[in-house]
Amino acid sequence: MAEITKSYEPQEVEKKWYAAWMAANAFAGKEDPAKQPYTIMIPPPNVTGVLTMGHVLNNALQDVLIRRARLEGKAALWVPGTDHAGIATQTVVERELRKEKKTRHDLGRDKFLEKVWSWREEKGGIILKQLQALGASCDWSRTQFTMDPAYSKSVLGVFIDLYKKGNIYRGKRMVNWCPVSHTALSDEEVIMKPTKGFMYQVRYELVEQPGHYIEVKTTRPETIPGDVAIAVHPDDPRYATLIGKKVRRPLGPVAEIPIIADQAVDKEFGSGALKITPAHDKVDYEIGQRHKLPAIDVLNHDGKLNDLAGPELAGLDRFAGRKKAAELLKESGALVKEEPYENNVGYSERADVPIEPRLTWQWWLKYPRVEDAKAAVMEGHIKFYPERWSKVYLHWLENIQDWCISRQLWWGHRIPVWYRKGLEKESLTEADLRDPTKVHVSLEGPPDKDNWLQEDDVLDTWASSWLWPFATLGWPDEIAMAKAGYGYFYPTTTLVTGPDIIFFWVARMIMAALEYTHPGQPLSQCVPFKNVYFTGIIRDGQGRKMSKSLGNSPDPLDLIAKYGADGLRFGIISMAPQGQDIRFQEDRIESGKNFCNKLWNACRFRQMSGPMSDNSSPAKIYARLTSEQFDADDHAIIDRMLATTREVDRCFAEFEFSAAVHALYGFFWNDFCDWYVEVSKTKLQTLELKGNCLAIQDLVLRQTLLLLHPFIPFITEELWHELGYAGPEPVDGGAPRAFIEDVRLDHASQMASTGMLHGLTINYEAAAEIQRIKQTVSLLRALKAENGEAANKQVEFVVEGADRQWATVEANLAKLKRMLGASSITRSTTIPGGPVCVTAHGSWTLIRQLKGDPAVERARLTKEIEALAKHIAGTEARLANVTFVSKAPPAVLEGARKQLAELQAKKTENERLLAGLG
RNA sequence: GGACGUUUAGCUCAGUUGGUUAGAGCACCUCGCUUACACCGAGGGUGUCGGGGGUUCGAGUCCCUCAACGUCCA
Repeated sequence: MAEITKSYEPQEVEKKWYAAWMAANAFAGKEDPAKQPYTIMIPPPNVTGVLTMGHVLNNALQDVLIRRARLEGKAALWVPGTDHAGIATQTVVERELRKEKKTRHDLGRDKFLEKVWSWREEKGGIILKQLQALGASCDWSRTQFTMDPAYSKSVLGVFIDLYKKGNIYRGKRMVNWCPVSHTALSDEEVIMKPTKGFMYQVRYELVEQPGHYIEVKTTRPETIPGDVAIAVHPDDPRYATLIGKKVRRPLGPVAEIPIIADQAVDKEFGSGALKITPAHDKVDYEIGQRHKLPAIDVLNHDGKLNDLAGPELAGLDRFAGRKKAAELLKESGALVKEEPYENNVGYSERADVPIEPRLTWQWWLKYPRVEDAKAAVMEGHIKFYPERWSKVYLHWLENIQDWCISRQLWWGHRIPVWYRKGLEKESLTEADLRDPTKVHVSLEGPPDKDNWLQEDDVLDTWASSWLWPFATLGWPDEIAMAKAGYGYFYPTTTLVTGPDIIFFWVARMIMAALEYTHPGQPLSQCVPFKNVYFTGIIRDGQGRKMSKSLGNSPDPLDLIAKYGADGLRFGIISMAPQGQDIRFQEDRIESGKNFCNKLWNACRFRQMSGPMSDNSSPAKIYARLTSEQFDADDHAIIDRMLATTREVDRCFAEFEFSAAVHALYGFFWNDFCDWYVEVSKTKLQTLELKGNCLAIQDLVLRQTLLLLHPFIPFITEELWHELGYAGPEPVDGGAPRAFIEDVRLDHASQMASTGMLHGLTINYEAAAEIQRIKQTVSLLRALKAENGEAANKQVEFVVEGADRQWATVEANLAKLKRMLGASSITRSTTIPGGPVCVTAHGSWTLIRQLKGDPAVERARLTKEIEALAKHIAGTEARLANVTFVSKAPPAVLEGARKQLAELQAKKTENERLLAGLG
């Protein structure tokens, strides 16, 4: 076997293994009755999207879960795919068209859709390829797209079913209108933002009392031509006599409008009088309905004012119109005051412009299974991590509103409704909608299509992705379901997503699943997933959200090129504790890369230390252990290995990925590399100890690679083969016979019992002794450094201590010499003079050519004694406290007493040394 | 206005049910290329645990309150 390179070079390794995994079909989710299923459905990224840091975190974690599941012997399935992302994708393609000075209307619906599809063909795969570079082990043969024929069929089928059940209806209601995308939006797609503008105080002259006015405040004077009334509170004494009278509209076509009384008016706001513009405000619309007032729509769908606004305003954009309206009011003297004002304005999530409340015909969905959806989470059939998000989820369900599912777009699932030609769509009644001679609803459409017109609107994208967990498994086609393993893989195990789409996606998937999967079964069988892990949101170093416009989002592919996919994965996971937003720091990614390099070199050291023996199975490695040769370090490292395994088990059970990574980092770097490998170096020089020592390294490295593999799959796969854990490799250099995921990762308890089976019992006394030896080494290294001796300078130590202490030193002499950089360690009955330090293993003097200054020594010892005295005083005080002694648990009490004794002994020894200095 | 989260070393953050002298990574300083790794090793911390109050033998941890910042919902 060729010696591996001095530093880890990820590029070739990553390319090689991803190709090998794909060639071996290693990611295929295969039904296996002997195994437990573990299923994840990817949150489908936008088909035209590119990989962001958010995707990296999210998908790295899914890959961690899936790879760990494979190692645990489960039948893992990770289904990938993309979302057609209606508005986002249509906007991108329209932007391209605009470069040719064209709009989608120039092309027409069919031609435009062709264009989007070809755009999708061209750019659609990019993000999935990028996920592969990250190492994502999805079953790519199952890649889905929300507009695939089969998927579309299930989306439209659900529409038809819910229509038939009466959950879907058509209605003219106030919606959030995006004047840029020219479509309605759901409430969830509207972002409230504080926005600076002006508050205009406008007076309306009373018709019956010329020269007298009523004043109102508004931020939107351009809508005054749409005013149909002035409303006041019925109990407001200021206006009691005016109710029923009329005012003149101060802008737009001349009109007299009534003063009405309505409970909804806030007496405290402004003058207590409210202008009522039913076409442009939700509250006004409701008041208008109550008073049977007309709605005058002065805006077009693109946000420009129309003829109803009057000749001065018609044709102006709403913002220009606002300015103009203010000027006109000022000229006519109707504007009383204009002052800067900040209020919350709803913005379109996609186009980032203020939305317009607009009265339009739309399709609405009354959500099914709302109560069951609450119960599923409250009763624990679905668990949220962190748990607190369940409160947000439940609160939303408590206040749930009907969902506007129609969009005035072309890219999406066109609503499967046909209207008989000649009918006026806008005047259809509820009864007409249920009359099959007037309105046809089906997948195939009416047989005589020429006599019908299909609905122009498409469905909200989320009204397709809410079926994702089961439509991706072939639902509702029974043959496809059987082929996909629906019965086996569903319900899925874990969903990994961001809390920002709890309403958009998570809650809706739950309701859809409860309505459509495993009807008649208990809730636990119908839920779409059992666990939901919410990642944090990745922010930049200053805590800002990462966004294209700020340019503060690093390109993950650059990071992969620089640090390797494993380094990126390790780094990002290490900085992402459960439930917290993440401040991105590139140095953590670098640290991930460094860790990979450390792992690489530790394995390289193993390779250089001696010939590789048979590592092909744990039994083979255990057979090479000679337990009679075990020293304290051997016991300690195996103890730590089991403890780390146990900790990682716990982290997976509780979805604490960054904690798992930290545990592995600390164990491998500190316990194994900094200590065990270093002490190994003396043993490896002794022929009879070498075999056992290398076998222990092989055992520990094997377990480390297994535990790390889900996080850093490429390098661990490479090293797994390099160190022979995969068994004999093909001689012709062909495809490997086995992968790391073909073996079984035992849990800590299973590992411990396997060890016992092979005659391995951990001596915990010995393992604890190593902790004390480490402390001693630490103290003496510091003594050297303080006295200006370089770490690698070989120095002499003289030890004065009890027989028991010296026995320990003698038993560990070789390793102590190596770890301390000591040319000799000898026992003495006196303190020879010079820098000296009290340890658990006696008082150690550093022998130097030039003796240290006694004054410096005295100062050092005095300081040490003072620190000890302070600590002793504190402990004594606690032990002297009667209530502490009577109430504290015995273990705590005993610990305090033991500690006090040790501190006192140490202090006494230091005092003796001080006295010896004279 | 309501809900949730955060506030611990210069920076970014851990700190599991209350229990020794509160930790890590990075940055910084000193020394060192010692037969894996300089992407490394050894050593180096003086922190009002946001402020105030309370419960307790004992509080970074539990309770109350205030403040700042952030997010979501109205």
